[in-house]
Amino acid sequence: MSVISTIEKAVTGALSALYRQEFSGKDFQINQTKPEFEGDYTIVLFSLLKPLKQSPDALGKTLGDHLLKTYPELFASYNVIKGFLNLVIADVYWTGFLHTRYTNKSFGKKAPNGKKVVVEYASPNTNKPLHLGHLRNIFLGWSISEILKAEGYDIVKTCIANDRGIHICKSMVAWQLFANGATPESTGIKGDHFVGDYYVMFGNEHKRQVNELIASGMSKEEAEKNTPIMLAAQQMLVDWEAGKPDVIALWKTMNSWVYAGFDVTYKRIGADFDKMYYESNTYLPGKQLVEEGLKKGVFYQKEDGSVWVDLTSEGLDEKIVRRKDGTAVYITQDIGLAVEKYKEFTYDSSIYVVGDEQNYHFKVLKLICEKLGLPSSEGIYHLSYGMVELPTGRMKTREGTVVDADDIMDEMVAVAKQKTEELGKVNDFAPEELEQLYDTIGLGALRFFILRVDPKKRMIFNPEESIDFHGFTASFVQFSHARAKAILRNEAVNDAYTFQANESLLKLEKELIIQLEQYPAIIRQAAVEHNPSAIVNYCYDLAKIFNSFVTEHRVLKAETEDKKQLRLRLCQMTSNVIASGMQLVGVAVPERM
RNA sequence: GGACCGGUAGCUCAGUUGGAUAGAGCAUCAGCCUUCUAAGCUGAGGGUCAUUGGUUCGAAUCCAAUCCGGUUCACCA
Repeated sequence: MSVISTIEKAVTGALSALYRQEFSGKDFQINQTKPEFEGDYTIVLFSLLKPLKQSPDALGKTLGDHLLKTYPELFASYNVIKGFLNLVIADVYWTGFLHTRYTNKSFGKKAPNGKKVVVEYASPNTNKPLHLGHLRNIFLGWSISEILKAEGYDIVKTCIANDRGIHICKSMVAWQLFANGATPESTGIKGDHFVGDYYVMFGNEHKRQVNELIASGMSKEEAEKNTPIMLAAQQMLVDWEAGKPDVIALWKTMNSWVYAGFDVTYKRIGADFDKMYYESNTYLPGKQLVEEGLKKGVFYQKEDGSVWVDLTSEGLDEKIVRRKDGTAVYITQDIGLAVEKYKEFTYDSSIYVVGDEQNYHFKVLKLICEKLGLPSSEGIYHLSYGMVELPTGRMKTREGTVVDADDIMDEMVAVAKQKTEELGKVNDFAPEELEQLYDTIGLGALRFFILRVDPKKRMIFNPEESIDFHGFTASFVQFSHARAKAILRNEAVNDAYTFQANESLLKLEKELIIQLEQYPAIIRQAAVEHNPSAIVNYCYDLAKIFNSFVTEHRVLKAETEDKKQLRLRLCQMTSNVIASGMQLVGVAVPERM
């Protein structure tokens, strides 16, 4: 049980005994005591004054006395300032906590709860390589999966590939026109970049043809719809839907190049999926569901044959779910996918990691699923995240300011390498160990930098700050871990050691234990809020306290053997919790750096 | 125009079930390496928590209005 729950129980028990009135934890607040006052945790008394008809001082004193007398091994002393009852937790409570947890590498993680959560993330279009925005998505999706696992959920990671549509046709047309049969293999270009290049070529050629048409007297709007290359792409989409063999063959080939490229990137950043979905498959069951919904009266048909859902009573608009020509729109396939996922996994909850420009879309999707009577539609959750911007503003394909995922990773690792070589602390490492370390530091920094921001806020990615390895960074936390491990390499904890006396804890020792004790609550918070940044911030705070502690106090040359063993245990538990927490956000921690 | 999201130090970000004098990092300045990793530690300066009003013992946090920024309201995905 956490300290907070323990205190809460003690206080409600005390109030019951003292005043014959029953309270729950919701009736009063327990906060960590502000550093300028003496105490560890504070009961805020104001909300209790009226029901108990007490003055702050009287209640504080009565309650404090009672708590001290009843729970001597929990509370050491108290003071009352204004309406705040500051409680000093007994050192023996903290040391007891440390001694029973410091070897536990899964501290904070819960046992399986039997509930299943499907997490959909990454979900790229198959026409261009991944960029910074995809990285935020992937890091979030992967991390929230790990966090929910730690909370006891059974996780299924999925990915939907947007593999059909006009975007891929554009790349296909450009390839036919300009490639002369070139392939990723023949050019040595990574498949997703290779296909992306043709997508760009399409755009350039389209623009050139638009200008030609405008020069020949056509309006801009007309020209953009009528360039030969655009018409070719649209024709290709029609041919694709008709299943024309050579188009299908080319489509399969080019998609396979992209997937091969994605796989390399996924592997590098540790993204993995239990189940892949393809839009080219899910749009069919979606259309089927529209048909059923029409029969059930969930949807209605307009005169032109298009099918709609009326969400005006929910405060939204009418939304089309099938075109008048009978083809599927974007949401059609998402309805199909939601049901497919449920059929396959009978999930309790289904999380979609998708950018916040689709907030409306997911609101609609959830409502439609409810109306269709999909079980667990209540569990549909859009993990919405803000756009990643550069200090110069939004990334724009046209202006070439898009930060490519592979490029930024290369750069981070290169700087990690350079910085590590400058410091020269691991010159004895084997070449493979060094490569591994550069990845750990460079890719860790990238993940940490992106995940430290609350997902729902848009964030600014400053390349210079992201490769700064000082301050609030992954390197700082990794360094703290390596530092703890260095101490433990010199002398391991003596698990059999019997403490001679109950020595009192020094300020930083206690601060460290208090921070460690909060880890399970942080995991829970991160899970409830679907927010990995809670873990990142926590790990940083923990590392900060640890660094102060290690700088201030000797471990191996401690004043007494008791102190040495206590501090070794602190090093052990801190390194465990840092490793555990960083694992939840996908950042590896090195033994040395 | 409707809906939703955001506005906290020069910059990037924490902090909302309402609690004490609002916190970090970067940047700036001043100190600390014959001692377990200085990718570190200690200290200083830096704030009208967008604005105004309200709710109350108490508001960055809740409510209302206003201003600013973003997203969305497609037979695109």
